[in-house]
Amino acid sequence: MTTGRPARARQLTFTEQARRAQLVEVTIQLIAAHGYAGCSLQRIAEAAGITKAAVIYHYASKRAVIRAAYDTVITGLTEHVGALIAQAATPAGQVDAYVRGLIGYMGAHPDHVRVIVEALDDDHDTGIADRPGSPERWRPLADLVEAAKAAGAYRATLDARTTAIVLGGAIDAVVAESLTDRCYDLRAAADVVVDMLHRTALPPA
Amino acid sequence: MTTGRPARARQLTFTEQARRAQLVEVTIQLIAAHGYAGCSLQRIAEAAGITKAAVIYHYASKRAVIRAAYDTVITGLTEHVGALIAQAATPAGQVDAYVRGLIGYMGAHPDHVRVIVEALDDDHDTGIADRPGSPERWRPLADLVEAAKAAGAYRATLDARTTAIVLGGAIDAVVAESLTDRCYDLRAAADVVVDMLHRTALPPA
DNA sequence: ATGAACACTAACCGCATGGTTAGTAGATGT
DNA sequence: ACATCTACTAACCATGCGGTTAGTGTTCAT
Repeated sequence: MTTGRPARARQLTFTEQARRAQLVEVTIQLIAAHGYAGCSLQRIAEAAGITKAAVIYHYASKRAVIRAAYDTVITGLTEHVGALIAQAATPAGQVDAYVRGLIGYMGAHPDHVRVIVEALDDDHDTGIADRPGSPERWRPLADLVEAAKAAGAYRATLDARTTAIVLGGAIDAVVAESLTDRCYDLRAAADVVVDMLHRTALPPA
Repeated sequence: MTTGRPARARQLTFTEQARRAQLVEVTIQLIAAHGYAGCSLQRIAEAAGITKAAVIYHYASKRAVIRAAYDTVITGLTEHVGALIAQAATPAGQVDAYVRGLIGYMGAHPDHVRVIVEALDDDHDTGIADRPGSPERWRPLADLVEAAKAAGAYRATLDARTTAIVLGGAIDAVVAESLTDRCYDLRAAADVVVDMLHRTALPPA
């Protein structure tokens, strides 16, 4: 609960930037390997080749380090998915892009997966708190689904919220599977999920 | 590492049975409320109104307590789902029963949900290990899907494994949602999931 | 040459953890 | 009556935790 170095603004040294980036990196690796629970200050420090005190010199607390790692991951994810959605021409295409974007990103950055999924319920002592996680993480997708419905691309009887929740769960599940079985074909799985979406959402023809 | 009381067989005292049942009960509550991480020996003890040493008198280790709690939950779940599946007439009906059974049980026993889902990745230090969890939890459902395919109830192009994984993820997601929003209509969600299954799995007509 | 800022280390603090040990009150069997 | 077993408690132990403190070597502007 003390300094933590540049409490406000103050542009960072080159060294500081490098260290922070390194700490974020090793923290992501650590969480990927041992989960949030197994990610102690000690371990972060020795993974970076410095002491605990040095870590706390750069970040005010362990929570701050983890927070930084989490933010890095989330930023990467949202940018990737956002870009894909922006490219989509139709509302229904945006939903597809969301699904493929999420699965694609997770497949490409397996280390980031655990950081995200474990943040959804572990929190409490890691203190992420502001996360878009738990309560309404289905919101963005549900909005996309709603838009596609409004555009007449989906049948009117479709429940946007539950569809979004189910889709989200399906995405998590295939990604998790690819984590335990590196041979699992994520691209094919994404096709299956999108196909399922089309079969259930599109109007009878 | 030491005794832990009746290491082998030895029928249990009435008192012992009652205590063990109580310990399992409070442990489930504790995990539901604070997760595996927040479930210390101390907390278990004081929730049961005894000392740490008394807990260890009944169970060899904290791991053993958690293990017992986990086993209790899993047993309840499998029995419930198993009974429903046994009642189903057709292979496709068994798949529906599995889906509705899981969602129904989780909805009826919200305290048990966290015990199960958090066991899937938290493990490591709780030492559940033998759990049917991570690697192939989709197996049973995939077998059911495969059987329905073989019976001609599902289209031949359906990928049983990915279908099972996606279905499992969808189930987890709607159950998780009902945990954060107690007003969420789980029965309706189960209908949506089953409907989605039918639309994607059944042959064109 | 001097003083300040930077980037760190070694040692320490208090606390919570899982688990052990010695002892004990009460029931039960002989 | 005495011994045994049951079901516990109070006190303790080592370990690992997040975090603090005092000090140190290096760099750099003046």
